[in-house]
Amino acid sequence: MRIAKNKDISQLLYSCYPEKSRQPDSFVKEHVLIRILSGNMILHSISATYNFTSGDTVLLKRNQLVKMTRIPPANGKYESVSVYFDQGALKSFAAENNIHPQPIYTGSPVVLLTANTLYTSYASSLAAYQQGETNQGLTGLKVKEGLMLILHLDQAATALLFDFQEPEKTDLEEYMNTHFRFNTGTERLAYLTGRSLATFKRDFTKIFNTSPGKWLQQRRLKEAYHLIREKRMKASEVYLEVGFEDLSHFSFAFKNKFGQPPSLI
DNA sequence: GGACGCATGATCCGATCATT
DNA sequence: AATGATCGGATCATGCGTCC
Repeated sequence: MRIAKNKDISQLLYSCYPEKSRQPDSFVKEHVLIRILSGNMILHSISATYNFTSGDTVLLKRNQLVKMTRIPPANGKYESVSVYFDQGALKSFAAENNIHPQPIYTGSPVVLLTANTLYTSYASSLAAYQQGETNQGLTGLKVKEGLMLILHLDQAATALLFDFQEPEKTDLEEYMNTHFRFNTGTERLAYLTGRSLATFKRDFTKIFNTSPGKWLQQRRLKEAYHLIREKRMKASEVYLEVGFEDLSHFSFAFKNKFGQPPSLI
């Protein structure tokens, strides 16, 4: 059960998962600071897999695809608080504090912030918000406070936070081959590779000689076949891994392509 | 847990037109 | 010529239920 205690496009979010939860692939739309209060979070990003634990404070760069698994502690719940730094808030913060827009950020899109009691008390002040009413002014202040803290304790993150560039036209072949495991729509893929939907499709056909949807399914099934055949994984372990969301559909598609259900490979 | 079938809403495809 | 927007029909993914 996900509990979001904010209206509209919340900037602050309290999350609580009583059971192990493998979220369908999520798209990090805005930079987000996540503080884990209890439990563990396994995060698969394009560059690495992380296992964050209670007390970790993490900064995720926007415009990346990730897979998240939240694991509650024994006899407990997974809990975390998140602060979203949207572009508008960042731009006005930059203007107020005389921070110049940064060049294109090339560092890691996942940053573990330093362990510091200031983050700890900040996080507990956020957690308190799950109880009460939210208020636009207070929320705004909390967002600014978070930014101030990061600038104070993790200066290097400035380059990540204040890079306002939109995705550039990237190498489509490389991008697809590294991102096909993330289940996300073509429109988003187009955006992330710096293209309109129409140009994305055209470029795609030029490179892969097939349509995005067909290619993605074939590529995912191929990967699934590999994992099942070589690593002896089960269908239930594989389908989310390779970008399917539904086991029954995965089995169907698999059998359709290979003639045999996953269990018989 | 795993496989399969089915209904239905979501998404994709490819053609076409508009814009630069 | 390259790019972007839009559309209806086609296809697909998903969420169920059922069975083993």
